Amino acid sequence: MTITQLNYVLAIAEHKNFTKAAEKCFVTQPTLSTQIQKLEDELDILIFDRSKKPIELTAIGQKIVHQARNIVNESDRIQDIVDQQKGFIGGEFKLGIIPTVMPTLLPMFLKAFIKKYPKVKLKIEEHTTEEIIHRIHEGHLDAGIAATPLENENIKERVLYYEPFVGYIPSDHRIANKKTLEVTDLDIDDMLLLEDGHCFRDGVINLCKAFKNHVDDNFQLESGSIETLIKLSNEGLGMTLIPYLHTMDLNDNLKSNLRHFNEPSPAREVSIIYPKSELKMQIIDAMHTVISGIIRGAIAFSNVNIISPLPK
Amino acid sequence: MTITQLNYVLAIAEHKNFTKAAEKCFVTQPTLSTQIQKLEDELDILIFDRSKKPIELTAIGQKIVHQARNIVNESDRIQDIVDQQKGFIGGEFKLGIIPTVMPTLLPMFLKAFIKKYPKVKLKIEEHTTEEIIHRIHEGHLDAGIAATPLENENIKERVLYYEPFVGYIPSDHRIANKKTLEVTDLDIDDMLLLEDGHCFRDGVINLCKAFKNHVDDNFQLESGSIETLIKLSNEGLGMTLIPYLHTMDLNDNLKSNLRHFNEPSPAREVSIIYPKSELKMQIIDAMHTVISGIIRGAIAFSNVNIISPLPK
DNA sequence: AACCAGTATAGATTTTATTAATAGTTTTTA
DNA sequence: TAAAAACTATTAATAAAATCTATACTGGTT
Repeated sequence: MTITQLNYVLAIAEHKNFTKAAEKCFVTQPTLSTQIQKLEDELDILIFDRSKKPIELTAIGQKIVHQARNIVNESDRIQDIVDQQKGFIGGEFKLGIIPTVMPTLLPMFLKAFIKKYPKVKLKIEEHTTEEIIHRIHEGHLDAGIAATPLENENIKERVLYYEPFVGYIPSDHRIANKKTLEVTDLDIDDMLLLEDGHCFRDGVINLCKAFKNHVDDNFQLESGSIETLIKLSNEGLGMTLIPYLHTMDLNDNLKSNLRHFNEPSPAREVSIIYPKSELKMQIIDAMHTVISGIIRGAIAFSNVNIISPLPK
Repeated sequence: MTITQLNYVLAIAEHKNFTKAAEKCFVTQPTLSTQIQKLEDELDILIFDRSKKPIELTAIGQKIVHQARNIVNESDRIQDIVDQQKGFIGGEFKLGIIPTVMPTLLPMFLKAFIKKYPKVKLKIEEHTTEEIIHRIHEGHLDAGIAATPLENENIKERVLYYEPFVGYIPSDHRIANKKTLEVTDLDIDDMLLLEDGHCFRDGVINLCKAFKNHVDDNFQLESGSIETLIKLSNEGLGMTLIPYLHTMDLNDNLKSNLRHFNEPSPAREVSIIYPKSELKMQIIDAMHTVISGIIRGAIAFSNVNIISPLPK
């Protein structure tokens, strides 16, 4: 049994296809066929059920894949230990970011980060919080940026910043004449929300629930991006809430519809999250430093009320 | 980096000598030299400081050895997973046993066990409960036999038997004329105990505390083995308590000094303990069956009062 | 029946691991 | 302090393995 063979097993388990897995591993398909056969012979079991199309894992194959992932992850950590010792900050780093953070945070820190750490090959993917956690677990992501706290025992969190919610209230709305908002001004029933799966949606629902015992689940409308929310709001479909960093990109017309909350403003906690194994910890440290340094100039609220991003 | 190379690293780290490590690995010394050099080149670090005699680990070498041990342990588990799936009962099995159980239990079950499961290579080590838990955690032991309940969230327990405490009271002792004992007859201040670290000591202390609010910590004497306790007791230094199985080995002279408790007799719970991962579960099952079958013939008490083995 | 999307197999080639023999060091012994 | 002993490193040959190209096979589709 070799680490290489285990990597092949993982690639095939992921792609359910020898040919595609071979490409990902930068070898030919016969190499995978023979190496998997060797491993199966050595253990005297079948890992894959080739009679199914696409290929499936056998019962024991699933257990072996799980253990193989452990072994491969632990092996990767050797290089990490060496990098840490040398103070080297580089190598591939796969980061997942939630959709409501991506468009505002990424342009702010990306340039500074790759300039400061040119040897890090950043691969950034947009995913929901749930997907990020899952991919961190599977070893497909090294870290993620998401709203916290997550209360997940296998994930560590390091707070990057607190981002207040800002109300967007079109001029014909019932509370358009208020200069500042109270949480109690909110009514979930005339509020536009992101579609299911976005934690920002769950955060807003939690906020409304905090002072209203019952909240119906029949919201007026749901959208996939905050830009759309604003447009829909302008069409008179209700008010909405926007994370603070998004408000900075609005043109002056739209900005006049913004209403800040009185302190303590409701806010979300945005953190870099990573597996307990603390793999690539130097890069995570570096990213934390760069991002929180940049944000410190952009967000200056001292007194916030953190809203949980978890549903229910 | 290969698993083989990591095994070589571990062997050299253990023996501090390439030549001896090579023998243990069943290869020649140049094989180790070249493979270690390859690994060191690949990582671009030195694992061993060859200028010292005997050879020493570098600072980073120590970290790498630690991680290598993880990887090798995790790799070995692949075979365990396969064995488990096949219901195969065999392979190496490392069992820790506490000192107060070792001399009585081991002779009773060892012969029967190796006869029934000849393919299991048993390696038995004597350790305190604390050491057993630690070694199970580190992967150095597959299971242990200790007094329970341990209330350790990472350890599972399976009760083997309940072993009553029996009083050993020399003829000149103040309660020597009693035919049977009550718990209230005990006085921690004239009782001989095992030295610190033995859970049997903590069990007895708990028993005495159960009906006496305060117990001083200045006991008269402490010893490392139950045989010594009996001899000291005969010298007039106090009474003592002995686990039931130990009483069966005493000669008739000494047996006359034994006093059983009235039911429910205080007793310790002896269990096989193992990690939550449930590795080598087939062997643990087998051992549980053999031991509890054998003990059923030796201990026939129905009504016992279980004493916790935990200190304080 | 021909085709397609896969995986398996064969034989050649390259790479890697291992060995025996021996050189080079450092420490121990006489 | 010279000789011996105890180690590790190096070299060159050999054995073992991983990988490649080319192609055969297999089970579904058209």
